[in-house]
This record gives sequence, C-alpha cells and structure tokens, in this order.
Amino acid sequence: MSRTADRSAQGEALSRAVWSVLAEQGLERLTVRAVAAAAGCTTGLVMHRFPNRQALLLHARQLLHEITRSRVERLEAEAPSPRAALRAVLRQGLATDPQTRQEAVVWMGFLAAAVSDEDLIAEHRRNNRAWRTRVERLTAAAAPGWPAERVATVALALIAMAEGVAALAAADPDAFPAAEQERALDATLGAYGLGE
Amino acid sequence: MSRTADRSAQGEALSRAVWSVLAEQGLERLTVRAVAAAAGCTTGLVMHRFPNRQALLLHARQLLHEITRSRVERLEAEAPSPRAALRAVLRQGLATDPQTRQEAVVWMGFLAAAVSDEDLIAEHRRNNRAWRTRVERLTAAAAPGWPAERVATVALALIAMAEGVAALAAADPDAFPAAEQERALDATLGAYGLGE
DNA sequence: GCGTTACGGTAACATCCGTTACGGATTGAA
DNA sequence: TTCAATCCGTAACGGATGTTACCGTAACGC
Repeated sequence: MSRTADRSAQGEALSRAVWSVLAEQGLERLTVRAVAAAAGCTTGLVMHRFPNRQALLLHARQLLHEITRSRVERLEAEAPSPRAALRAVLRQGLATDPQTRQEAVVWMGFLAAAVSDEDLIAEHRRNNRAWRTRVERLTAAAAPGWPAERVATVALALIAMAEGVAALAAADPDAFPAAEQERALDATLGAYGLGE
Repeated sequence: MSRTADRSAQGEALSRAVWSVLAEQGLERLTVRAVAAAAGCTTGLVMHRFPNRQALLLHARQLLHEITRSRVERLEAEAPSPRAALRAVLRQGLATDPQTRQEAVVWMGFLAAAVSDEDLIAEHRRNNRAWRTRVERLTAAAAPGWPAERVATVALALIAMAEGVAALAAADPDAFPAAEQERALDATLGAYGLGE
C-alpha cells in the first residue's frame, strides 16, 4: 500500500476516534490523549499526522461532512421520485438509530467547539449553506410551480425541523423515539403539501 | 440587605458570567478563572459560592431555564388569543436579536457540556419535557378539536423547527436574518392551519 | 470597644493539557 | 550489508486547570 494511502487511512481512523470521543465523552474531554487512546495509538502518532489539535478537529469535521454528503447523494439518486428524495434526505438527518444519534451528538459537539475556533465556524457555515442549497433544490423539484421565495422559506423550515428533532432526540432518546421523529417529519411534509 | 439575598445575587451574577463566557469564548474556555474574570472577582469567591465547577454550571443552567420560563409565561399571559400565544412563545425561542442569539449559543454550550455531566443532562431533559408539555397545551388551545396525537406531533414539529432555526441562526447570523426566521415560523404555523 | 465569625482574596497544590524533542525501530535503495 | 530516511512511541516541558489551604479584613453580637 502506498504511503499516501496509509497516511489518509490513518487520518480517517483518527477522525473516527475524534467522533467517538466527542459522542461518548463530550467536548470537554476531547483531548489529544483521549483521541489517541480511542484510536489505539499514542499522542506521538496524532501529532505526527496533524500539526496541532485544531487541525485534527478540522479534519474530523470535514470528513464528517464528506461522509454524510455521499450518503445523501446516494439516497437522492436512488429515490423513485422528487418527493421521495426530499423525504429520504431529510430523514437521514434525524437521530433515529445509534448511528445517526451519535452523529447528531458529534455534530453538536463540533458546533460548540466552533465558538472558539475560526476555522471550524467557517467550515460549519460553508457546509450548512451547501446543505441549504441542496434542500432548496430538492424542495423545488418536489413542488413544481412554487415561487423561489416560497421554496426558500419552506426549505428553511424543513431543515430547521429536521435539525431540531435530531438535537432533541440526541439529548433525550427515550422521549423522542424514532417513530415520533418520523411522524413529525411526515406531518410537516404533509402540511406543506409535499407528502407522497 | 440580608446575607441570603447577597448570596443569591452573587450566585446570579456568577451565572450571568457563565453565560457570558459560554457565549463569547465557548465551552472549551469555560474555566473557573474565566468566569471569575467575567464576574470581576477572583476564583476564591466562585469556589466559596459553589462547591465545585459542576455546581456552578448547573446553577447557571437552572437560572437560564427560570428566566426564559418567566419570560414565556408573561408572553403567554399577555397574548390576545391562543394562536397569538403560541406564536409569541415560539418566537421568543428564535435567535432574532443579540440577546436571543446569545441565549441560543449558551443553550448549545450547555447541551454540549451535558454529554459528560449527568446532572446537566438530567436538567436538560426535565426542562425540555416541560417545554414540550407547554407547547402541547398551547397548540391544543390554538387548535380546538384536534385529537391528542395530532397535537403532540404538531407541537413536536413546532418545537423542533424553532430550536433548529435558532441553532442555525446562532451559528450563522448573516445567512439567517431575523425576518427569514420569522417567515419560517409563520409559514410553518400557516401550513398547520394555526396562523392568525 | 472587643472578640468572634463569616467572607473573600492570595497563593499554592497536584494534575492534566497541547506541544516539542529525542531516540529506537523499520523500511527502502545502493 | 549498509546507510539514510521515515515513522512513531517515550518522555519531557511550560502552562493552564480545578481545587484546597491559608490569612487578612470587615461586619456583627456582647
């Protein structure tokens, strides 16, 4: 295996360790040593792979974006109709299973970390705006004939709803089970006339 | 002034310092020394007022809940109609001005801190469930005749939407100005037939 | 007026943090 | 085989953190 592939694979493994620590121990315990322990290596490897802790976090944040993006594009391509695509893309943003619940917690951790990290907040804004553009495109396709302003407003409401549900469920899974989250999503889509 | 009032006032001042640090510097820099500096005192006072950092955070979290609760109850009492009450209560949860934007950032910081703090997560769940009960009551009053399940689903969707919009706007105020947030709220209420 | 008590600032403690320096091990080429 | 380069674990460093101990001081009861 080439050296660059090794480096890239190590970077990914360390990023997954960042997610793991962020989800299980929280931002306050997200130290270089904790990440190294979660990845099964030492701080030496971490600091040889990344110039500093900030770069490590930024890489983990970017990789999270990349992974959810590819998942979303697959869902979008496989959907049988524009409305099914819209629903599938929004649905994957909920916190309906351990995997997505962890992602929601990690997403929140990065957001909290971004308050004191200029690079992280820039990354967050870039990703969020791309996400918004995507949902606007899907909404427009699902609601032909709507004026652009209506599309933008409804897309924002849909994004916010999904993100809010995920945050609520991530912090209190028992109070917001998967079925209830999906019911809220379908009720909202239905209210806008975007149901199947 | 009595000694107990002094103690209580100091606790409130320290809690406000916690909010300030959380909003301006983020969770990672929320240290006892930073809180003391923001409050214009020394760590000695902080540690005499609270047994440890965790108790300080918990008090600040509880006070934040108490303050928003009283604001919400005032809005609810002053509203001319059930639908106006629902809208006003949801609207105050958006991040439409520096005050509420700061609250949204602080709220997010406490949520991230709760990942590694059993007391904070319990407080969060308790408050969120109370919040949900309140919005369900307001929704039921605004939509007479709805079955309970419909009320619960729509209330969840409304809560999630408001919370999601606040999170988006807190992290990227330029992309989500106040008018756009309100438009999303009104569009959602309108879609459910709960507009004025 | 005086002693006691609670208050709060100072400074220290042990620990943990991010980061750096160093050294041994492994790899690949000559 | 040998030499150079790369990799990465070890250990240390300066600084920051939560917490504790100590001490001066101001307020309150007698």
